Amino acid sequence: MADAKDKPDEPTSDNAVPKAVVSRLSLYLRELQHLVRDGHETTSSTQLGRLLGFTDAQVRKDLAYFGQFGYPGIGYRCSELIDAIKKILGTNQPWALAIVGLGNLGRALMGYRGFQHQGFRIVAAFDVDPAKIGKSIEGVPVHHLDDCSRIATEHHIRLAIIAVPSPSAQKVADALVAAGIEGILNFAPVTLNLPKHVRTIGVDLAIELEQLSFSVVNPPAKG
Amino acid sequence: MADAKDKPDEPTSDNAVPKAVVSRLSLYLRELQHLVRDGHETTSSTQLGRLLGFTDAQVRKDLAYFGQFGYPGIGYRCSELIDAIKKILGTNQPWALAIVGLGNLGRALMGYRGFQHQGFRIVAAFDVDPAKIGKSIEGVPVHHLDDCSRIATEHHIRLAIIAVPSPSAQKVADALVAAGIEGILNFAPVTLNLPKHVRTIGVDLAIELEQLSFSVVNPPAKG
DNA sequence: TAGATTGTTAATCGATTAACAATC
DNA sequence: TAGATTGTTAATCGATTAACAATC
Repeated sequence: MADAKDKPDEPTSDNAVPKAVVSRLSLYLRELQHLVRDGHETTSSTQLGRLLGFTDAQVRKDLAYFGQFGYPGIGYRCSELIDAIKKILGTNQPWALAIVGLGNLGRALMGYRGFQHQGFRIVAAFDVDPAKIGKSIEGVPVHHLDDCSRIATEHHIRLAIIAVPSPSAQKVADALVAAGIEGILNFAPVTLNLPKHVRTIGVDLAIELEQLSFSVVNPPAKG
Repeated sequence: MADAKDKPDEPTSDNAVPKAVVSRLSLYLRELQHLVRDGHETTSSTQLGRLLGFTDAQVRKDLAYFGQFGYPGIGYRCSELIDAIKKILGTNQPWALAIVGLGNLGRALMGYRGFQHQGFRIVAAFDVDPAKIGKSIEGVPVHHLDDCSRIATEHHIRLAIIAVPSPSAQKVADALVAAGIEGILNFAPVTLNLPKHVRTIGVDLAIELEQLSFSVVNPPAKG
């Protein structure tokens, strides 16, 4: 492996970062934002780990994948680390989002403040219901799905949320891919079939409850 | 079927099943339900794996944690495996659920059909807004959070969903714990501090988008 | 029988933790 | 200086994959 000395800031080429590490990065970011809000200037791997139930070693190891952000003897400056993690996650710049499907869940997501707060802005909504098209929801215009290619281009939309019923999800995904969308957050409880260059994350709310059910019925041996 | 030699049907004592295995179990269940819907009587580890992007070995290994469900040379009978997985997950019996927080997201979750379909029924809703208390949403009565102990006992509610703003989430969790709730699905973007005997799963919607952002900005080396 | 597929063991691979020199 | 804490290496632990005898 080539870049022995050079710590790569951005894991280019074959520098595979485990998915688990990236998901913890988001949790670190969230805690750091809370720490700043509570007036903390600095923190440490021990403190971050304790807040999240991880070991201090894991916190340091996770961050080490991306560079050196701390000060030996001191710890991490919260706001510095926040900026660094945002840069890694790609949320240092705002993202324009589309959402497809304006049922109960879709409309709730359009009003969700947490997206805006982390740099995600829904700028276009799509549906196929004539009663909804042309209207505005939460200040966002509703278009027919057929127009998604044009609108996505116009607004430089790269990410989309699917919140349609399962039977339509694959068709919608195909349309989004054709529109050049690069990442899909899918709330329909189906596995989407997508070209390799399109990223997807599925959120199945019933599955989350199933996992909770299991952990209640099968509590860990100790605890 | 009898649990062959001593294959534990339920991993009691220190028989720790990896969390990753359990989450794949839910995915197997979902695909199996689709296969049955599409008229398939049987399936195989190869087919299930292909549908989900896993190896066949992994599918068999995952199931082997819980017993023997297949037939050499044949595969798995879909409906049999569905029943087995439901039993493992604890969703062979219906669960009564409470939800706290009736903002946009909370109300959307109350109307979410996928819960019912997997055996989860929201039977009580809680809020602190006097304008909502006493009303009914989606046929479910809305109570003041202060009454959650009584209602939870009356309806044998063991699981709850938190869909309140972040600043209230910990207080709400404390109330639910006091009410004897055993598992919490938390949509507030905060880490809850809970006694060890209470299970929790956090769903942070902004974090899901952050993960998507990362994977779009840092696509895997090959793909 | 030949072909298919399981359950399981052994081998590989990857991720977490412990330990510690370097640093402030 | 003594105390705190990092980044990193080595050791441990756990999870995935490959291989194959057993089975239908």
